[in-house]
Amino acid sequence: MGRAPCCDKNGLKKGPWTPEEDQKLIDYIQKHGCGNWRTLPKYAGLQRCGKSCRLRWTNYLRPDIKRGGFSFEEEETIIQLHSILGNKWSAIAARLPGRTDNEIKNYWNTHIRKKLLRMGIDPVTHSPRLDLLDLSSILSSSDLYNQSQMNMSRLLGVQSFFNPELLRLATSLMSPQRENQNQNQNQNFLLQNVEENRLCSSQGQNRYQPLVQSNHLPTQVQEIPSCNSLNTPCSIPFSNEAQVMNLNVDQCPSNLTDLSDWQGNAIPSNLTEDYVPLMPNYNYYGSDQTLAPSAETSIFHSNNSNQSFSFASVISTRSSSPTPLNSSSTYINSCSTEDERESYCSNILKLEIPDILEANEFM
DNA sequence: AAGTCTATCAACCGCTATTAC
DNA sequence: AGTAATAGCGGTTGATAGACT
Repeated sequence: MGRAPCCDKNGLKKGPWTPEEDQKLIDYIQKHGCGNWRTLPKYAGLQRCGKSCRLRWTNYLRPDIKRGGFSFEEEETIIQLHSILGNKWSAIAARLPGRTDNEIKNYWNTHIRKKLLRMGIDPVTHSPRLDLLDLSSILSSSDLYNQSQMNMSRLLGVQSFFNPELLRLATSLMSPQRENQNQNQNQNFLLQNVEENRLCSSQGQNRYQPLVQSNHLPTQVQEIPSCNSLNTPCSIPFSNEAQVMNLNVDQCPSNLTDLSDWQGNAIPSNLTEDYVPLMPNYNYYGSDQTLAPSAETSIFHSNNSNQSFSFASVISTRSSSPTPLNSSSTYINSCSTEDERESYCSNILKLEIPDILEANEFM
């Protein structure tokens, strides 16, 4: 025999809370605390179920709730954490004092998600959207080809934002001079990444589908293990040069302000063998300060080989540091409104897609 | 001014893990 | 140990306000 039922659902009020109900709930919790949600409505004189009371309190009435718009730092923190945690809103909220999981979830769905889509970033994988890039079949069969190639080159100009390997592959796929063998291999590689993306997404956990950060196209596609947990991020086919390695953070290039050498010229040879390129830390805002994948953040595993992932290292980044989030932002403070922010972002990300492609259809 | 569309967000629903009995 | 309630979580809905035609 278990517990008695929490409440009689008949006759309980639903819908928006009135100020009187709010006051009753606040008064009761201030006096007695919120120990037992089951009995709370009865003693507080509310015709609500305990679950509704709990939700109202935790999402709205709690005194430490921070109201108002999200700061840039909060937004960036949400994006970073989401890229690691996926839709674990409560875990994300735990890193944002005063914000509730519901609020963050709503903000993600109504603002950030759309913004990332406009920027050509898949909000689920945080990678460039493959559906935008996989235009080769359309373009190569038309006289738009030359124009598209030019635009792909421009896309490649923003490779600090977008995964350079993916863009390179996309361009490669569009090249009429490519050798058949390379073509097949590249397509295999790309298709497997697409498939892996689907696989990860379909598992309901936002598992990263990182792409090899190397100038070398994969010459050998290795078997792809399934991705089944947060701690075992989707593996990917690696080139011979970019084997799975464990990157000791101390061994990272000291100067991360210019990653072109490090990122573009394969991985330093002095790295140990556990490196998994979890995800590039794309700089969504284009700030110089975050241009490079941070050695402190998510692309690196802990040096401790027993840990497949170090959350401590992730959440200790500057932008997600416990310092007050309402402190003045160092990123794009000059943009005070969301429109300004988006304008700023779109200036950074001038993706030129031929008008005839009706890019809106992909958005 | 009226009707329609769109964005927002509080609240609910359904599920799972945990806990009390 | 088994059962059922509770707490908490993520997904979804629907009321509302504001923008647009």
